[in-house]
Amino acid sequence: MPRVSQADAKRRELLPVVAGAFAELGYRRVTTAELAERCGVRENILYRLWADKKSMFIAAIEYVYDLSEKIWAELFGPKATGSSAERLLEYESKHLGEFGHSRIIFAGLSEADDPDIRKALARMYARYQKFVLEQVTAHRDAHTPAGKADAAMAAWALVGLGTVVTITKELGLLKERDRVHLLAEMGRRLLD
Amino acid sequence: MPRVSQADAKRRELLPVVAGAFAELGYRRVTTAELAERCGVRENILYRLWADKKSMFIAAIEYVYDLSEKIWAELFGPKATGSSAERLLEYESKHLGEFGHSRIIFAGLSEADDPDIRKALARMYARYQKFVLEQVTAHRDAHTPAGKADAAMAAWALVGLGTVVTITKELGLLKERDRVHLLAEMGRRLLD
DNA sequence: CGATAATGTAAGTGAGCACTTACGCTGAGT
DNA sequence: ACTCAGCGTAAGTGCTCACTTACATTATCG
Repeated sequence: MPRVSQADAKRRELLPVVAGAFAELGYRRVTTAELAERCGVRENILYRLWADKKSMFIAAIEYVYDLSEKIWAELFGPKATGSSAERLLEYESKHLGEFGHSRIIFAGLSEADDPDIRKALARMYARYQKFVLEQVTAHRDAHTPAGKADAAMAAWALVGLGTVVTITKELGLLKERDRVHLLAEMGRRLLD
Repeated sequence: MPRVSQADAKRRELLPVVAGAFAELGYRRVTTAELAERCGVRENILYRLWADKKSMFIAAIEYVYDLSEKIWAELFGPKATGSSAERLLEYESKHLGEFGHSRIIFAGLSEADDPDIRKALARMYARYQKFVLEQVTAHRDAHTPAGKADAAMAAWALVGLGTVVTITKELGLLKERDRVHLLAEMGRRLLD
């Protein structure tokens, strides 16, 4: 048996670059040639790692979400000041959009009639809301308990708040200061 | 002088069809051939009405926003029950996304590094927030007055709420019932 | 009528792009 | 040292798409 495959390692190595390209440019604007160049390999190498461009995009979606979740997980580790939800708000107000999380959603949404992309996108968005929901309920148990349904609604509204803040950033509609303020003030109102 | 140009009339006639295509499919997925077919004309006719595909898209953005605004204007006409903001919430909870308003934003956002498209998009989004803001302040003057800055923040948060509801609809993440509930409940919380 | 510009039809054109093929090199197992 | 799969390079291939060109027809004015 000659040589063992390094495909998995290579995939892990290139995925951040691929995800970066999609988050930056969107699906259609990213060409496979562009991907190959950014990765420093030829196109057919990408095609040995993934079946087609769509698979690369879906892998990127998952990668981006895993990454944000990992970062969040650190935030809610052992050392805690204030409730988790409060820290999430504070963190997001500072770093929103940095990892292309929302950007890749918009890219996907305009391809939303492709069933595979839809599925990947929906899974990611639902996971996002679920994560926020956990923080909301944790926060409320500690402070002001409320209905379960209401917590879920609040979580969705918070996701929406994050989304609009990202859009205003993307389009240059609000200053950094105002964005932070918006997320903090309205976030608190929704949280309680 | 032979024959007077009908170009303006033709533009007005075709714009709804063009906008519909973009709202449905996004920018990249719409081909000029597709546009021509939907409009029942040849491609070069479209090119006599607009300089290029980008101009068609920008015209569509403006058209879609004008349309929603017109519909809203009717809502806030002479006959009034409850505050305008309350009616806006109720209306949006039922008809959200129907006119492709949000869909076209997502399409544009993934093309957001084209400066012309950015500008058109930013103008539209800012107008949207301004409109919501007017409703919020009108509502608050009548009920519970609050700071100006806070009203602006609340307006942005409401825009975000609308956006997340559209996304959940687009991705099939919430049932109709829940979406209406989300918009109504959280909308009210942000409004006051 | 006859000149002229608007309107329409039909057939390109050339560039970009997703994806493929052909082939040479490398290095672990026997 | 020979084999054979993994890995890499280079050059296509065929298709789609934004945009154009050439030319026929029509309507309005003097």
